[in-house]
Amino acid sequence: MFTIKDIAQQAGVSKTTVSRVLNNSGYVGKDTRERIEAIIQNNNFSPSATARSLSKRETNTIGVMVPSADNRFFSAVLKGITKIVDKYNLTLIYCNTDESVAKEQKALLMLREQWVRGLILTPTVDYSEKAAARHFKKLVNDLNIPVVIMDRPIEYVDWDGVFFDGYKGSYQAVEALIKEGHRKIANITGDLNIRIARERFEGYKQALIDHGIEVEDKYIYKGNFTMEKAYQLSMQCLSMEDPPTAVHTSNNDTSLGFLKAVTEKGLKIPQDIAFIGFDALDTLDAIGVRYSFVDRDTEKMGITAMELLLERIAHADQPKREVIFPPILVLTGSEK
Amino acid sequence: MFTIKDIAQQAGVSKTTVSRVLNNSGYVGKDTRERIEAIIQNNNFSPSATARSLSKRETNTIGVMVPSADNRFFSAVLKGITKIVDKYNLTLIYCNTDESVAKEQKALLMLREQWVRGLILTPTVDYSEKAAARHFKKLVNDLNIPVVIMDRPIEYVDWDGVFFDGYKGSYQAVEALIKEGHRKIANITGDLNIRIARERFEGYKQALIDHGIEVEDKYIYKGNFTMEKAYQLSMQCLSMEDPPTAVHTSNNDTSLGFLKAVTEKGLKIPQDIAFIGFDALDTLDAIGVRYSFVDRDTEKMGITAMELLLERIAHADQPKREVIFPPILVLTGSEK
DNA sequence: TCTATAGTAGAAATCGGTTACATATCATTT
DNA sequence: AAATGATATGTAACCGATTTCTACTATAGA
Repeated sequence: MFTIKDIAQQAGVSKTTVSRVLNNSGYVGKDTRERIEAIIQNNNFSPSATARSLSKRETNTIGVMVPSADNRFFSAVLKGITKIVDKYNLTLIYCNTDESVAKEQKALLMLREQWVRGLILTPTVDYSEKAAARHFKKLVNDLNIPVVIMDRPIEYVDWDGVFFDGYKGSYQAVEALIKEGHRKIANITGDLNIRIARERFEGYKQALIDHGIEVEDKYIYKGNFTMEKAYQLSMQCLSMEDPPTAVHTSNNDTSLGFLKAVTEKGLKIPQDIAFIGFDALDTLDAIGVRYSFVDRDTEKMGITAMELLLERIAHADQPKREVIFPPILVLTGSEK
Repeated sequence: MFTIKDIAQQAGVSKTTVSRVLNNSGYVGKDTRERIEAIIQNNNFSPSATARSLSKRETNTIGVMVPSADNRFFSAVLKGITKIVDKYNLTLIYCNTDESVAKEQKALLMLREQWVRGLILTPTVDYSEKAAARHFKKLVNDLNIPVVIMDRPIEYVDWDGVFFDGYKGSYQAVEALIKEGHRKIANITGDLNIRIARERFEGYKQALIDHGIEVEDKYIYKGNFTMEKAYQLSMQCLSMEDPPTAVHTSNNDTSLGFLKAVTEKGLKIPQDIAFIGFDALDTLDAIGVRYSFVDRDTEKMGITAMELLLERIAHADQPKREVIFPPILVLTGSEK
């Protein structure tokens, strides 16, 4: 391995001087600098980040933990994150927890050993169970580094966070349906043990209540954010007596499940049933399928998370901050 | 920072012994081990990967460079990669080059400083330009570590690679159209300066030739893999005199562009025009849109790349290997 | 002429681990 | 009783950088 020691020898100077050239710090004579730079060039020298980190007791590495590598939401968030990482010449360590608590714990230990300077993470579940929550919080706090939570809030922690206002999203979606004259509006929910699912569900209910419409159990289909479950529930929903005239779903997968059921039933949107989904499904737009939905600026969420993180790294003592992204209701006609 | 030195002091032993406990190596007395383990527990000790790497002159880190963070293909590949990374307790450094040569170069330098043990990369372009190609190869070779190329081949290098047989994919797609009786078959290509685009285009032509059908320029639409361009070309294609009765596209975005044009023209697939695309478009399936296409096992491609990389790390001297994934023709009726 | 200071450079400690080598004890074998 | 090998532990060098001192020279200002 070619090190600054070798450079120093070849140039007839000390390691200190080479270090000064490398970091553009302190005084170095013009000719000395040039001599050293030439040697660096010729030998294709690249300083060791490992050695530097040890010496400085600090890395330039940021960790990111997502619960699902191939989910479009997190891909977009990741893209935003890489933009800022790139801008500040940081290194990004990527972990996919695959919605598994065990993998999440393993990843946290790894990130700790790696001395990451900060971490953006989306918890695998929302830890409604107390013991699990305590353990998770301890693990994260043990990292002793700035943390930004993404998308899935955790209660009673003082980490910064970037979230989405799902309550308002669903509220607005349902309100839009009501404005179109619908009163029998069904909701395919996510797992109501999870806070973001509850919030969206609350938005649905409150919109009905605020417009004087009774919240009826028969129009509430409690799912789990998966397409399969949403499909099953949607099939039931579309077959019931006194069916709804409009449906609202809770994320991209539930939207897909619903669309699948609609297709299978041979129904048309919005002629047979009105629909406002949740999350973008980009292919649909291209092929001219009307699909109204609650959108969010995912890439921006990633950018914001990184910005919060960097600011927190710079100012450890500033008060906790949460950025809550507003919903963007995209109406394309499926809500009529 | 709590280090093995502190542990050694508290336990009244040397750092060496602590290191032995940490690594489960050499002999350590039972009571000594327990004493040390207790101290580790109590103080929540976590060894520094940085220090270890420096001392061993080797990290457990793998680099991955993708040209587009939010492309579904690379998301799926990434998922496969994380599976193996996870299995072997490695650390993954993620770089998004965003199809930019400059970012790619920057990323390579960074990965070098980080001492990554191996690298999976998809080049930003295929470097048909000689000088750029030479520079890129030099940069990668300077890393002096195992490299696996993903999806976009580069000529005259001895890095391992994982590719997709796009020639056969397009060949089979066009052949399927011919079998349905089509003889006027158009092709929306990618950028023919890029090898994978050329290969697919060759597959299209050869299938026609092998079935005694003339390759006609008027049915060849040279695009650039983007949806926008494919859309424009498709609009032209659908408006021409003596239009084709079937179309084949070259990747996910060209497929989308074509579908958009079809929708805009108010045409129906396959009644008005037959179609076999390239790459999966998952939403379509859910909503019951018939979309036949050339598929590939993307996640498996990521897994294979990691496996090749690990084997290469273990056996630096083994001969160069390329794994070429076969196409999977998915026919759902749009080709009729 | 003397002193302050800017410019240039090196010696040596340090970061937190690993590792080659040395040493000591003890049980077993011959 | 001596030799051997397994077990247990320590010493000190080392990895490749950074950083704190220290020291020397040249020049400017008093």
